[in-house]
This record gives sequence, C-alpha cells and structure tokens, in this order.
Amino acid sequence: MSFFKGSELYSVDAKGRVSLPAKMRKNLAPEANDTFVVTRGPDDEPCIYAYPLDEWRKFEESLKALNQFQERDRFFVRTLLLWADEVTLDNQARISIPKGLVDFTGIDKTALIIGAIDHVEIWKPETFDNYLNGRTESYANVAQSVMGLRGA
Amino acid sequence: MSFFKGSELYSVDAKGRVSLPAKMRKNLAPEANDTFVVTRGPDDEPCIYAYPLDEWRKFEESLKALNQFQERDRFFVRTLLLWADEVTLDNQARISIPKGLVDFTGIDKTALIIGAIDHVEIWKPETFDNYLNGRTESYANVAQSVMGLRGA
DNA sequence: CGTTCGGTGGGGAAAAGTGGGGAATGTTGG
DNA sequence: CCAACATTCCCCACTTTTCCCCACCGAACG
Repeated sequence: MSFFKGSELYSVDAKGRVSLPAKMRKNLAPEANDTFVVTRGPDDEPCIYAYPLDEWRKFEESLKALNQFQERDRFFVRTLLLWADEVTLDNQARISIPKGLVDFTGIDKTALIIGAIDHVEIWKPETFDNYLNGRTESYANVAQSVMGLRGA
Repeated sequence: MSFFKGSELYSVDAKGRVSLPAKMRKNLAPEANDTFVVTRGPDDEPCIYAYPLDEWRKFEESLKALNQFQERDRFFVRTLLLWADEVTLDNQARISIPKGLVDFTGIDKTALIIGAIDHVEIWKPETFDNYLNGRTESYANVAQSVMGLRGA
C-alpha cells in the first residue's frame, strides 16, 4: 500500500510535465503500475489530486456506494469525474498534467507537490499560500483537536 | 520499542547535519533501521519532531484513520506531511536536516536535542527558551494535573 | 601515556531533476 | 478516403544536488 509524505517545489516544463519526486516514487505500490488518476481536489482553492491506481480502485468503491438518485451525490460524482483522467509515468518518472487541470489550477512553470497519505497533491504555489493564509485556526489547535483524543 | 530521554546541545554544520547523541542512539530500536521521519512539531513555536521509523509506522496508522473529506483533518494532514521527510543516519550517526525545516525553525550552528519518549525533538535553543518563558502555568501545577489522577 | 569513543568537517561518486528534439499517433478538414 | 496538422509520447543528454565515505580533533578512560 502506498503512503505518501513530504513536499517538493518542482518545475513544470512547456509541455505540462512534472516529475514525481523520487521519495514518493519509492512509496508507490507496484500494483499502481506507474499509473495515476488525476482529478480536482475537494477544496475551494483549486488543486490537483493524483491517486495511484491501487488507491483509486479503493476510492472507486466508495463512489459506487453513493446513490445517484440523490441530487447532491450526483453533483459530487459529476464534478469529480468531469476532471478525472488517467496518466502514466514516463521513463523519467514524469506525468503530464491534462490541459484542463492546468487551466483549472493556473499552474505555470512551477508546482508544489505534496504527499498526503493515499494521494499526491499538485498546487500552484501561490494558491497554496492563499490556502494557508485563509486558515482561521492555528495548526497547534487543529492538531490537538484532531489527534488529541487518541487513547482517551 | 524505542524510548528516548535526556537532552544535548549540539552543533549543526554548514550542510545542516547534526549528530544523534550517543545515549539516544542506544535506545533506538533495530527495527528503525537507523532511519527517522522528521517533520514539524505540533507547537506554535517551530520545532522538529524526529520519529524513528518503527514509531512512525504506528503513527501512520492513526493518520490513515482520518477522513480527508473533513476540512480540518485535511489541513492537519497537509501541514504535517508537508514538512515530513525520511532521513537515515550516516556512518557517524548523523542526520541531515532538510532545508525546509532548517528555514522553518531558524536553526543555525546550534541545536537543542531532547528525547521525548517515542520521538526526538530538535529545537533552536532561543526558541525553546521562548517556549519555556511563554508558559503561564507552573511545572508543579501541571505535574499535579497531568499525573495527579493516576489510580484515582 | 596510549587507546577508544564521540563529535566535527570536507571532498568525490552516484542519483535525481530539467530540458529539448524526433517519431508515432490521433484528429480535423478537404 | 487522404492529406495536413496538431498533439502526445518516448528517448537522449546535460546539470545540479544529494549522499556516502574518509580523515581529523578532542575528551574520557584504562
């Protein structure tokens, strides 16, 4: 199973390609077959989620559990899958970001890549700064409230 | 299982390397494979947490249990993993602190290393002084409230 | 007084990141 | 149905950074 962590500031070339950082490559499960499914993230700030194929398959199961006769479920599924695309690493361990997602995120020249457990996130650096600045609660508080009850 | 205690004031060389104090090295479990995962601590004051690999694996399990479709969980995971990196001891039992964490903590020349049960903390000495000075409650009081209910 | 253990510093080899050109593929318009 | 175009993919080469190894110094201990 994959577990991604760490972050890197990488360049995006004129063809829309970005390398997958070596440390994340090492944490990529062989079952993923060097393939990712990319789509938009769940935040208001536009970012890209890249799931390795093995994790995506699990995620697919949760999607199947939704009821598309519910209007909100339908909206969720449509928006998520509208942006979804399958990409494969080339011999230099790069993926090329689909044009739609490049436009959506405004990524250009430079991308911030963050490992987040079961997926990798790709941000336009300025957007990520805005995201952090928009947080109203300090990390110290959130950490305590999210993790503080373990063992209690 | 590892259990760290004690503290040392060590030098950080131009390449950002710092030795793991010998006494902590002795408490490092063989399962850790001389490898640590470093990331930022949960405090407002910037410090570095270094988990030996075996302890980190346990911590990973708690992270996987979070639901990243919850906004606060996502913020926590991102911030924590943004700074995370895997480092291995060299033949001189040193780790090199990732550049991002050096900048984040402002560490330069000297670092305070503290053993804290399942992880090792690395502080800029001045920051740790500020931390201590910022405490509003006395150690005596906190000791009583944290430990005073045992067996009650 | 010699030896060992612990801390500090620098240089060279290997791996990782970046960029560009050419072939194959798919798509659009005539 | 064919041709021209655009796009994607793949390979090769360069540059930079990281990592690993070797050497030194000092203190503690026998």
